[in-house]
Amino acid sequence: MGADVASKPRTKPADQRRDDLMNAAERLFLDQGVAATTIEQITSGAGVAKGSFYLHFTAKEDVVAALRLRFAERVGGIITSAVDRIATGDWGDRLAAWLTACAEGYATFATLHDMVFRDVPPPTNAGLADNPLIDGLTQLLAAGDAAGAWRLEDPRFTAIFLFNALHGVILDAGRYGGSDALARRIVDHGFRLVGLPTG
Amino acid sequence: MGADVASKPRTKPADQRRDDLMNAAERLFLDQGVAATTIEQITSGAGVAKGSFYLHFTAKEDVVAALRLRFAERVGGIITSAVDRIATGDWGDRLAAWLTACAEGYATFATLHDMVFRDVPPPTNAGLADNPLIDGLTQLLAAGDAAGAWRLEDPRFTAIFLFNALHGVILDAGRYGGSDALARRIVDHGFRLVGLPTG
Amino acid sequence: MGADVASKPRTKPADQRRDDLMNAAERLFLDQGVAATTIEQITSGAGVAKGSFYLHFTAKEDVVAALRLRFAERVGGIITSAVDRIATGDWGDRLAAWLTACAEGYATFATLHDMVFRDVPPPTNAGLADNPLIDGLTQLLAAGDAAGAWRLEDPRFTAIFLFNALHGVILDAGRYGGSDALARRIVDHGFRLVGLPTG
Amino acid sequence: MGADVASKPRTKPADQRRDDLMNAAERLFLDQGVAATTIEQITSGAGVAKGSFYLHFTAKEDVVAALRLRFAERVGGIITSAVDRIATGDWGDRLAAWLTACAEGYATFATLHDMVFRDVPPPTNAGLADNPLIDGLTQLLAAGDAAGAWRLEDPRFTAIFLFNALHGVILDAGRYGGSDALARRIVDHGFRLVGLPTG
DNA sequence: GATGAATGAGAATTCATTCAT
DNA sequence: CATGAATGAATTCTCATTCAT
Repeated sequence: MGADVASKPRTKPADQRRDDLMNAAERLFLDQGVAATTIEQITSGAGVAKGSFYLHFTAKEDVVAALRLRFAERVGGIITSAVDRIATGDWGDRLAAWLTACAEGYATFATLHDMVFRDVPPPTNAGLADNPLIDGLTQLLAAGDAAGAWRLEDPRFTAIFLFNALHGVILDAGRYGGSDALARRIVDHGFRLVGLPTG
Repeated sequence: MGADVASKPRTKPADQRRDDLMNAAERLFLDQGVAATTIEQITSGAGVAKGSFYLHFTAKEDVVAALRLRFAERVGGIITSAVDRIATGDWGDRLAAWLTACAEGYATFATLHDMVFRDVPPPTNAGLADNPLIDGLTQLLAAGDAAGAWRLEDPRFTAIFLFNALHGVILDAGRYGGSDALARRIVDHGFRLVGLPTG
Repeated sequence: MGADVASKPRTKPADQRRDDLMNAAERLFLDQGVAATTIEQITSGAGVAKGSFYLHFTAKEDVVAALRLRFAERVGGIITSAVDRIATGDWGDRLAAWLTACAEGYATFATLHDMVFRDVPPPTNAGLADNPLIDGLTQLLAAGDAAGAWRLEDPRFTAIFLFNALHGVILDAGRYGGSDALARRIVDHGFRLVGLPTG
Repeated sequence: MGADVASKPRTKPADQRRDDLMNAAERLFLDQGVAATTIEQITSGAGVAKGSFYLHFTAKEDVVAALRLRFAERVGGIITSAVDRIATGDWGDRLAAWLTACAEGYATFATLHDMVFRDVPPPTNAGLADNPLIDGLTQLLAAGDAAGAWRLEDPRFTAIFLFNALHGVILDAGRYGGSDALARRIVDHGFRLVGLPTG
């Protein structure tokens, strides 16, 4: 029929539909775990028909992967902009900024991260080591090492070490006052690790 | 009838059957993940009939829990005996022993641990914080603090931090020469964290 | 595409699918009993896939309940329209009409009734007393009593008595010539019970 | 070992074991229905091992049949002795005695009866017509008819009619004061049916 | 006789995926 | 693009029955 006036469009832009689905999936994964979430729950959570799922993803795994990517981009963005705000030479401040921003980003997305990075079937044994965030931290540590701000035998080892520690304490958070207190402790432990004087 | 030596008994002691099932499950979980493993695979792996599974476990979850427990007992045993070998006052040595033994224990069981501690449905958000091993490490750190061997604001926080770091680098291992090198690095980072002089 | 007359639609109206399933279930229940009938038999009898069963019912019990309801509606309809055809004052005729129509309705559906009303698990001990048909009969008997057509101490007792008697002889039918003869005997016994002169 | 003194005998007389099993089965059937009762529940209820069930019965059906028989014997006995107490010529009293005794017997065993007579798989469509009790009632009615105490076109029809009515109101009992009141009503309706003057 | 571990066929139910409309 | 009825493979779990001890 004509210009069907007051009805919201059946056909949303594909990107938005995809986002709706990812958001619904994210929420459900957090509540019930990946395995326990059905496609139908995702589609009905996104307000679309079951079949429409397959217009945007090929399988559940596919959403998980998309969520993983989106997560890394979000937290990565937060970290990058935080670190870039610090003058290039201030290695301690840069490290502190990295850790604080990462803690912040994780505080928001940590459980999701945990979910989509580990809950997926044949878990790639790599734990939390294959991770763009770790690459960033490794670079920072290596650069600081090169600049003489600290001395590390193997920056990547320390990055993995530190990142996993960070991840663990964040998941355990809640017990600690505010996220400020948490960030302070993380920075403190990070500084000890690289041998900077703590506050 | 006679001694009938060569016929394996249909009826094994319950404990042994249970172990057979757990071993089969462990192997399969490692290969395929928990979710992808079926009861039938477990029973046929253990050489028993499908129904026999339910004589020993109520559901797949149940095996996972049993595996978790067994893992904690095994690694816990290794750590305890290693630490107990050190004279009481040598806090640095005790910490080093703890970390080394834990790394060793994990090197043996790490992937399994990862599997059974995380792959299970509604993961309780607690990450690697609710863990008898962490309790042990917390006690050690607190005792060393009380004895003046180091000074820690919150031994539990440091324990979680350190434990997760350890766990992460172990999962990433392989990249590092021997497990000796790995253990040395872990001890080194652990000492930095508590403020002991590193080698 | 064209009119495509000869291709039966994959997608039938839900009501019709439900009916197909109920009909298949009814037939199978009659042949084998409720317990011995599997969902798969029902679906293949209805020409649908196993999973489709659960699109319309939640479990076998559910079909039984639906069948029960359908039965009551069918027989109830037959009785009501038969009784309503009789002038209000003719109590004997009304009772005769009720009994005859009920016998007729039962003759058609009796075994099914027996099946779905009793074969179901924890049978609520109530036997054939909790039954909309009995309620109708009770009302008729009470109304006739009030009008002085007969005198009954407790119309509900008599209704249960009469209904169960009716049910029993109908299930035993076959031995008696036509259903006419059966109906005549039932009416005769019914009249004796309420004290009306018999044929 | 020796004459193991204080332990109750492992080996009971077969009859008693059989009875134990039947009693346990009866109780469970009443509580949960025949289908929902497992062999294991029966054996553990009887205090014997699962395998021992098959020393006394060949299958669940077998217990049901045994229970059926036992029921008929018990109620039949009650009825026979009650009726035999009445002088041969008192047809009304004999009928009253039959109905009263049957009501009594049923009051004790009715639900069980309902269970074991109907809950069994391929239900023999015959409802409550193939039943030794009905045979007895038929004989009584026929004898009274022959003796001129009442006039019945088809004593068996009336027997089935009356028996089912009886069965139905007994299952519905509870609503009626004592079993005396129930028996009185049943006798009253029975007398009306055969044309005897009621109290 | 008695036991109870072991069996394995069988049933119910779920859910990812397809496809005609 | 969107829909959702239909599919059917796959999985879990139950339980009657057997049999070596």
